[in-house]
Amino acid sequence: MKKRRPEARPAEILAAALTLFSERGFAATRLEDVAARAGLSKAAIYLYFADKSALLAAIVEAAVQTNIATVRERLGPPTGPVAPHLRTLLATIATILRTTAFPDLMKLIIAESRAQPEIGRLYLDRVIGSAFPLVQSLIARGVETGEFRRIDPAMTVRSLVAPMLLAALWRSVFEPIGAEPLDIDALAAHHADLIIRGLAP
Amino acid sequence: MKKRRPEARPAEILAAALTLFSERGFAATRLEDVAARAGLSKAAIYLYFADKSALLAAIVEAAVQTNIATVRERLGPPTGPVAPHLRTLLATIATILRTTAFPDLMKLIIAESRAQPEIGRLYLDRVIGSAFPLVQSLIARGVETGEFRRIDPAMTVRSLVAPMLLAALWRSVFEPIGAEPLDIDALAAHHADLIIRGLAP
DNA sequence: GCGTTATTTATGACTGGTCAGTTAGTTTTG
DNA sequence: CAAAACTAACTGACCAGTCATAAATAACGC
Repeated sequence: MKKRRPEARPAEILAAALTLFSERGFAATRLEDVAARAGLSKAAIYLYFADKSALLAAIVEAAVQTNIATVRERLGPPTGPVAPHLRTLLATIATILRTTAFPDLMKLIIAESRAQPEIGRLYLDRVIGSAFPLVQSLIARGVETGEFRRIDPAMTVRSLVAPMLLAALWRSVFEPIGAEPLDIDALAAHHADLIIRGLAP
Repeated sequence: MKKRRPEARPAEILAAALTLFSERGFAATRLEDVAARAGLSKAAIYLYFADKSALLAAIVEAAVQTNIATVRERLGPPTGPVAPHLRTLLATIATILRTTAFPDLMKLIIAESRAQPEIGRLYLDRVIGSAFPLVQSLIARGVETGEFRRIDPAMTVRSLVAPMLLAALWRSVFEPIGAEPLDIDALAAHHADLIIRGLAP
């Protein structure tokens, strides 16, 4: 029954921590509860992680890595017209926001970035520093080929992805306190449409 | 020299609290430090506010009220073509985000909405519940007069304002940990342009 | 004006509860 | 039996909120 699987411990602890941090916030979550949920004692956590912050850092690290990989994979090689790529990008992000705990994680990052600057910097490096340039170069190619008018690609990236940030926070901040749900897929499709038309020469 | 001004106390305490909450987060701020910054003892705060949460609620209440008034005033009566109104809206929000502590406040609301649901609900009621419909009806009028194509006004509000949310969080979350500054006014202008072209029939 | 009392504004010291992180010792596994 | 995995119990620091008491100001009587 009770299989020992010590090498699975870190992942189990991380899963328990993500759930509780999301539900109650980082500061308000007791390590003892994380341990209980993972089927361990609090002291055991310290065999695998240096301290409470390391737990959060590991969660963010894992989630960011996984989801950037998903987006990269779904986007595929950047060939042909740019517009369909932009639609796919938003649709993929929308799916992630709808089906994973990523919105809660974003809320955590926003809330804790001052107290735990490494967490914020990790997101800054991986998401902003790696994904933004990728999209930016896509848009720049659209400008070069004449598919789009001559706009600033850097600003356009922000115009393009911002509603997905709004959607994430809607889900993690406002829905839990009683706001009516937002149709994230519809917003993604609507916004992609709007932007692509706005970019036409 | 030392003028007594007991009726100014609440405002002084609020100002001190906003500064410290913004800098270090709500949970991590000691009421004793708020008191010291306001030139009082901790116990004195309890003469004016019921508890720590009431402090946060009062800050949010005041900031939301002031800034919604600013936007309403700068927008003026909704007459003539809609497009200029949308440009003014984004430009006004951009100015607020650039010149006030509102971005820090938004970060606080996001961080504390689970622990202090009243705070989140206040923002939901006042900003989402009051400002969103206002903009939505503006866009709806544009659709009716034929100035815009037939899109969903509710979704378009979100497409329109989302980059201002991104800008606020850029300022309050990422700039403090070393991200390069974002030109919020430029983003507002760029985005207004993009959306208005995207809305053209 | 001027002393006396009432009221408002303020504080220092304390309490009770919380919880991250540690340690000394126990159980499990190979 | 040795090493690895684990835990109960403890410690030390922190801090929101309270309370008994003091200072400042206002109110009043004369």
